[in-house]
Amino acid sequence: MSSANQPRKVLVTSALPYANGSIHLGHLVEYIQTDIWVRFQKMQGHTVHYVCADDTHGTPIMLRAEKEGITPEALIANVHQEHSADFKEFLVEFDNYYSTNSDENKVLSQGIYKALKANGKIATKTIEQFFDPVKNMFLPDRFIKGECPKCHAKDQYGDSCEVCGATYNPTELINAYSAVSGATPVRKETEHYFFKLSECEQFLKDWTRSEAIKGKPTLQGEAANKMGEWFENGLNDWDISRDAPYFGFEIPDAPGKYFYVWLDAPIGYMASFKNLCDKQGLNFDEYWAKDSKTELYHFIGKDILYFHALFWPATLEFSGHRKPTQIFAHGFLTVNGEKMSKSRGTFITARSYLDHIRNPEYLRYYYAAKLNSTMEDIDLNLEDFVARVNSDLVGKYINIASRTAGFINKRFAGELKPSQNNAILAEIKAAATVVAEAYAEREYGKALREIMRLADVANGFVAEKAPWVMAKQAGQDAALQEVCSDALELFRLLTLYLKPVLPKLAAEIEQFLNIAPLTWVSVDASLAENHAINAYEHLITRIDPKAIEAMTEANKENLTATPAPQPHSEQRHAAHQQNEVKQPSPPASLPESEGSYISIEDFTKVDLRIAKIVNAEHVEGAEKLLKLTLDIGEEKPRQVFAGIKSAYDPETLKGRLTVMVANLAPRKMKFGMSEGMVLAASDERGGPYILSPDSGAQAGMRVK
RNA sequence: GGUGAUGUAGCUCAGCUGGUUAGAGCACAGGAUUCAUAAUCCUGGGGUCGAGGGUUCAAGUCCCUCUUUCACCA
Repeated sequence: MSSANQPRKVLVTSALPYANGSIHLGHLVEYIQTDIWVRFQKMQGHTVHYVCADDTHGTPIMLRAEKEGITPEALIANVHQEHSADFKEFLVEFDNYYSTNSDENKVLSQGIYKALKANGKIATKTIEQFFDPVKNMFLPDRFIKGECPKCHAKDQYGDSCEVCGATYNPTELINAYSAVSGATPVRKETEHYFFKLSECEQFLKDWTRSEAIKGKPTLQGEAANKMGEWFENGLNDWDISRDAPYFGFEIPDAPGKYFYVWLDAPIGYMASFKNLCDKQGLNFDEYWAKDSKTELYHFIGKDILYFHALFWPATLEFSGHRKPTQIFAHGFLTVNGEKMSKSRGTFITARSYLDHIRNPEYLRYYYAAKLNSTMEDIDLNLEDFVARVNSDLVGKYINIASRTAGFINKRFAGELKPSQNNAILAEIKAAATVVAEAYAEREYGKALREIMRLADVANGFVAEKAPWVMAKQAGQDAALQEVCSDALELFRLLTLYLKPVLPKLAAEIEQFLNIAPLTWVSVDASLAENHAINAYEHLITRIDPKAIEAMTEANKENLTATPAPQPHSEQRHAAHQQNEVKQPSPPASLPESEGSYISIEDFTKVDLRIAKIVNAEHVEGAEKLLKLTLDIGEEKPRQVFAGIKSAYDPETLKGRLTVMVANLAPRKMKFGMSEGMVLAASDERGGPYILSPDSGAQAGMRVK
């Protein structure tokens, strides 16, 4: 992987962010990861096109626009502007940033659909779905709420219960209602279009285990394992249509039927590139035809692997297109070791970061230092972030120029006189291969560790030569000039290595060193004798930890003013799932209308008792449950399974008093009968926390 | 519940196909230095590598069980 290789033609994508929210630090992991890779490949001299777009279709966009009283087109135009500005400031340099709501995408989506149909891969099936008779629309699962059929928790979504974790069909909900209008949904038959994924199974089995390039698997090992999981149950056909009203593209020859957003979203990669081709006179087919010799890489979050490693290659294969060369999935971002959270102030938007920290390259550097080629989550530890940036970038790297440039400028009018033979220089030059390989393999952490090790070597070199001593001795001018020139040459190389990560700083340093933009072949060049540099101006400053504090403080939201984010919605990446958007109604808020109150009679129906935990033990084979034996003053203690294993060690529970629902209908569970329920508090901030009565309470006392 | 990952010094992370007394950066302690917007250099303390079994001459590295954290479930 060196500059000597044949120039390649490469098309790279990042997942499409949904046009229904701001870019946040979680999104940026992916865009920064991709951008670094693209910049590196471009520095290698390859032809690289990096395209992306806003993902604009689907029910959530339609409903949000309606709520804001604007057209969906106006909504997505606003968001497009905001997203573009954010990416630009974070130095994410797309060659084209487009929209899935484009003519190109419409033509391509319909064309691909027709090709699939001609290939016999499209079928229709009549399915039954919930329908909102007031809004006159079919409801996606996430827009239906009701009582959980398993645990009877109220106001649960149509696909799963967040109280007991059960998954089910929306048709199983009790007293279902539409989250859009509040009306009672009716079941209604409708004809849907399906992509016959079941027929693609063998193709996908082969493809997911294939090698794109010799020795390089199409999917990461973990990803391929994950895919294997789906094959075990057999693939079902994929429902690709939605009924009007829907914001999207109409299906050809099927009035009132629209493509499901996930069909046209990945085609948006093609559409964005098509748009670029038209602007720059590139050959679209060279990149997308079945026999294309070019390379295609998709960077995605691990959550949307399913769409990119199954639906997408099948769609491409059976519509007569090339498949992706490789798919690179990355993990999620946690902040200070936990999921991003609005209440902790760690749900940080791109804009908020810029307002407080200002320098986007600090984040790029930190992410790069953490990134590797696996799907592991990466953690943004804010304290570590400050320490790392300050120490690595300011203390080690920039310091090399800062401590030597002064001598050159003041004593030698900026003119350099490098040595002929410097062992340190040779070592740092030789590292180019290792660093390049690490970048190419997306092992950025490895690359930066190596670069920082070299920065240490460079600082050691300066310390050993002690130019400040030479400066005070007569007759040492030549030696002084040589040492400082060499140090700046080391600095030039380090800058080159860091350029994919820190492009703006590198440009400023090119200006300072008075050299042409660095590319990978510049490794073999060097600062020539008598070359004059410009005056050194301090290029970067340390992060003030107070700025971090101010940022998290500013991001802490008043939880009563805004709905708390759903546990899983925060990190959802880039493209999205239909059910991602959970904003329509604030969950877990206090009842506001009279109708939501219950009477005292209702409450007294619940028999709450003080219970003594006489025994607690793990349940073999259960991940979440503990088996509790509870004394509530009855002859025989109750056996209750409680989902609190994650928070409690059974030993510490023995002997404690807590509160249980004594008259809950006994329920047969996989592990035995559960004769009641223990109360515990939890939400996205943590839990579960079981309740404890004040001292004096005795087992069996009624709670009322 | 199923599946895929994950758990190494206070913090953030390296440790390739098993092989010398387990590494780095930050933080901490001591020393040096003063060119550099308190940066740099040298030295040092600190880990039963999540727990328990097993395979092996040899395991952080392979196998099993349990446990932690994360993700996905069309």
